[in-house]
Amino acid sequence: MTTTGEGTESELVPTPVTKAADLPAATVRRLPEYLRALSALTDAGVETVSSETLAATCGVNSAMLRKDLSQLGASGMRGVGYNAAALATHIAGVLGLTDDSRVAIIGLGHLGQALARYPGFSNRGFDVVGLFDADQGIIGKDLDGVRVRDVALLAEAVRDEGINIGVIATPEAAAQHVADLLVDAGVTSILNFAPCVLAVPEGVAVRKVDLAVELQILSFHEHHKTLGRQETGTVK
Amino acid sequence: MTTTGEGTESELVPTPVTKAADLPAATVRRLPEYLRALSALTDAGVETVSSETLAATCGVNSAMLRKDLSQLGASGMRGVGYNAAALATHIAGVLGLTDDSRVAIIGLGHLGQALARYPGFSNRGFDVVGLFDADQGIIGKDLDGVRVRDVALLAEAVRDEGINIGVIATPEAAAQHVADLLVDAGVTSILNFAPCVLAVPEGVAVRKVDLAVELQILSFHEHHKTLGRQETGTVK
DNA sequence: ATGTGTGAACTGGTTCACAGCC
DNA sequence: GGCTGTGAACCAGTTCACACAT
Repeated sequence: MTTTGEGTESELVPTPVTKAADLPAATVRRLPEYLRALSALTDAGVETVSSETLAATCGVNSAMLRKDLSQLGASGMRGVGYNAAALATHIAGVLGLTDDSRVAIIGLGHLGQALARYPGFSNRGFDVVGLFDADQGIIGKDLDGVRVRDVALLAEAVRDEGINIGVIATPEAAAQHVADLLVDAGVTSILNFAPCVLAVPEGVAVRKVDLAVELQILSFHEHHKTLGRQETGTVK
Repeated sequence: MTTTGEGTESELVPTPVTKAADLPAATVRRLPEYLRALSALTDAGVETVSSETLAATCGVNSAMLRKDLSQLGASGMRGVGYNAAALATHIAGVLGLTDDSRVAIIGLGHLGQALARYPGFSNRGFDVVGLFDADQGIIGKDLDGVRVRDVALLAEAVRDEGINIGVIATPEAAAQHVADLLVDAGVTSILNFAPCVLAVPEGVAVRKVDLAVELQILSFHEHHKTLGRQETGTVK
C-alpha cells in the first residue's frame, strides 16, 4: 500500500527546517491566493510588502497571514515587511510549482474543452499534456496544439509522459471508471468536476469542484436574504 | 411543503423551530451533496435511508449528517431512518431551490460558454436567462437558445428579467467592473471565476472558484508525497 | 433491536494582543 | 516608530457516546 510518507532523512537536522511537511489544510488553501497577490505586486514593481497590505489584497486577517507564513518557514523583516519576490518564490517552492506539473484532462465536452484552453493553467505552472475522451467524434480533434486521444491510451500516456495530475471532466456516469484508470496508472492527484463522490485508495488526493453546488450555496443565502430582512451574508 | 414561509424573527417562540435561518456555513456547504445523494437514492426507488448509509455515500461521518439534518429541523424516525423523498424536498426548500433562480453569465470565452451549456445548472434549478459580453465578435451569437447580449444591457436585463445570481467568467481585468455593474443593478449573489478578490458592499455574497488554485493545492500534496518517495510511486 | 437526536469532549482554525527585533 | 512572530484566548466544526423513541 501507499507508503505513508516517511521522510526519515532529515529528522536529526537541528536547523529550523524550511520543510513544510504538514501544513494545516486551511493554510495550504490560502497559499495560492497569497502567491497570486504577490505576483501582481512584483509585476507592479513592489519590493517589500507588509502583512497588513498583503492580507488586505487577499481578503484575510493580517495575523492569520503572518501565522501562515511563519508556518512555512518564511520570514519577513521586523519593522519592514516581506520581500515580495523572495516570498513568492518560497511559496511557489512549498506548493511544488518549481517544476511544472503534467496534467491530463479526461472528458472533452464543453467543460473539458474550456479547461484545456484555460490560460490560468499554463500561466501558473501546469502543462496540459494529455487530452482523452471516449467519443470517436472528438478523438483526433486538435485543441490549441494538443490532440485528443482515445481514453484507452490513458495509462500508457501517464507512464510515458510523466502525467501526475488527472482532471476528470466527464459525465457523472463515467467519472468513477476514469478515476480507476487514473489510479491504476499511478496518478495520485485528481481534480474531479463530475458531481459525484469518487472512491479512491488511501494516498490518492481528490479535490472536487461542483459548479452547481456553488450556485446552490448562493441560492441559500439569496433565499434567506429575501426571507424577512437582509442579512450580511458575505461568505468567502 | 416546507413551511419555511414565515420571515418573522422567532426568538420568543418556544416551539422547535423549523426555521433554517442561520445554519453554520459548514452545514450549508454539505446540503447540496446530501440533496444529490438523496435524489440518486429516490431515483433508485429507495424510500427510507439511515444516516449511516447516506453519510457513507456522501463521504461524511454519520453523526455529522444527523447533526446537520437536525439543525434544519428535518427529522427521521428513530429505529428506522429518514424518508428519502421528504428529506430531499426539505433540503431543497432550505436551499431555496423550490423556485428556480435566474442566472446571468458575464464573459463568454471558453469557460463562460461551457458554463452556459452546463447541464448541471438547469438540472438543479438554475435558469441561465442572460448571457453578456463586451466583445462584438461574440455578441449576437446563440448558445443553446440564449442570445449573447452586450454587457451594456446587463442592468436593464437584471431588472426586467428578475436575474438574481451573476456569474463572472471574464478575464481578471474586467471582473471588478462587472461585479460593480451587477451590484449596482441589485444583484446580491455572485459566483466569481476570475482569479481575483472582488470588493463588494456588505450584504452581497460572493463565492469564488479558482480552477488553478485547485490544481495548486493538488500540486502541494503531490510535491510532499514525492518528497518521501522519489520515484513515481506506482503502488497498487 | 435499531437508529435518531444531542450534550459533552475534542480538534482545528482564527483572532487578539503584545513581546521582541529592525 | 513600524512590523513581525507567536503564545493565549476564543470560536467553529467534528466526533463520541449514549439516552430515548419506535
